[in-house]
Amino acid sequence: MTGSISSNLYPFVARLAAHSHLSRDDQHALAALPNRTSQIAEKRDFVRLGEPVEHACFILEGFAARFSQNHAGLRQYTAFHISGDMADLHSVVLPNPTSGLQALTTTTILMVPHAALRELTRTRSTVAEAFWRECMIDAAITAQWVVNVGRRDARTRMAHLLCEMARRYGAPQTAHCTFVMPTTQENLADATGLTSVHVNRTLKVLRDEGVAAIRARTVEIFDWHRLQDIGEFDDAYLGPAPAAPRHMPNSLALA
Amino acid sequence: MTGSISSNLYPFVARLAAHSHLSRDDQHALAALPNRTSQIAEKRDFVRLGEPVEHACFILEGFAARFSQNHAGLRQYTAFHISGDMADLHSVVLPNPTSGLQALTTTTILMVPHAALRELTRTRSTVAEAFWRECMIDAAITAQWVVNVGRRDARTRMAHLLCEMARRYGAPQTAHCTFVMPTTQENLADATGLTSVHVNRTLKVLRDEGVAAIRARTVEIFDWHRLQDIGEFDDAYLGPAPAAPRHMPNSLALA
DNA sequence: CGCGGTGTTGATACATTTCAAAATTTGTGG
DNA sequence: CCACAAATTTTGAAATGTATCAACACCGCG
Repeated sequence: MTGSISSNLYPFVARLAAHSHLSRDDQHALAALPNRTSQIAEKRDFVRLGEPVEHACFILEGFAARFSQNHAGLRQYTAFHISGDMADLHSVVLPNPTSGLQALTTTTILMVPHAALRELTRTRSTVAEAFWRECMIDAAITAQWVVNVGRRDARTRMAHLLCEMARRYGAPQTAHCTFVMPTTQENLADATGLTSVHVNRTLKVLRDEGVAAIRARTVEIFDWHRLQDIGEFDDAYLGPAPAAPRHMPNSLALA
Repeated sequence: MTGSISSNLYPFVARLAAHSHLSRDDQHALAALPNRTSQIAEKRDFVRLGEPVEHACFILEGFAARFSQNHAGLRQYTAFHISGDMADLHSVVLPNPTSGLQALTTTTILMVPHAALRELTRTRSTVAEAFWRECMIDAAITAQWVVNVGRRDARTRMAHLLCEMARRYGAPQTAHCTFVMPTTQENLADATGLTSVHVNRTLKVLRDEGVAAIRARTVEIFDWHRLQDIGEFDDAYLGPAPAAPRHMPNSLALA
């Protein structure tokens, strides 16, 4: 691909460009951001409460969860983050974490210095706006999680979560689809505010109904329409679906 | 007050300045933002799903709630908003609402055109950053609501909510304190994911324990320390407490 | 004075939790 | 490639927190 740029930042530039208009110039400035990658072992927290950070963590590969916990030590996840998510972008404006970030599988993160990000936002208002917008989409998802946990029963909750993750993973929204999601039932419990035992029973119901099943870290949706129905799922809050999620868009290629 | 400026925007400039460093120049630019006020009647929705907006709504006076609803029509609030909150600031970057905004009492809002706000963020990166930061504090609160609804029992949930609102209202964090919060028990139910009947019983428990009571739209906290304890409340996520919440800070006075 | 919205209380039903044990899968070192 | 240990999933029975349904009390307000 003659003239195209290559950078660790690429998936994140693509993500931003999917939601905000960015000039080629903006995109190159983003792709040129200093960064280093880091491997996080399964189950390790890589952002901790009370430990201010000076770089933002993006998820290059793997699966992470944002979490808080109650006094009894029970965790409640407030977000799942997958490849391409700028999980920690908001730390640019709030460097003091109010929730932690944990790798649920071995995860490769990209660490980008706040200083460089802030320099970009200072000089490029369009980039600043794109960052802000990206964070607000995350916030919209969090708000949906409140609804999910607050006003839906276990079956509906699970269905909604599966729908959300299917959409975010870019799984084809066809009647039948499949995607890899490396969560344990305990992780799903911490995301839905249920116990892992009840997650198990709930999954069994969905499986027995022939709607969806999880086997070997793979979600298989047998009947997308019905799952969507059960989960009361409307994907509007997720923003526009990525057109070609895993490939380099033309806008980044230098003609 | 010779030389000081006066503007409907004032409380919001103060709020922003409490969390972000803004030059006097920035503050004046903010205060000069075009705006018009509007009275919203009790129970009216003033931001509705599927109706794109081109101005942001700030709460000048009154009480509002952000909400979504499940398929059965049950509402779940995802935020309460009080005087001084820029309830809708994020609409600048996401003009298509994914949740609604409802006035719970007669509420006076300030409507500020997106165009003007965007013009400010284009020319003043410090203001853009302040807006972004403000939105992220709201998002941190939403994340806490997920934890509240997901991993705490009714009594703990109510206690946490009362603590949060006390702090946000700027009620003195002394053993005994009082603040006006015009919510019905049904509103509290929609915020905590409980039924109004159970909210009633839960409040009775807190009352009988001598911890807190609500009478005539006034929250009375008898034992702040114990309420904080019960609610597992740590106010870090709310950002720095406003120093002198309801008065004009020196930084806005023109020497 | 009566009426609608709100708060209160009781009885019962039910979804989810808790506790416990067994089955299964996954990972690891020999 | 097997054997074993650890983690995860599965299932059952009993306990419990919250919802549901229903009636009544209260209060502000026209």
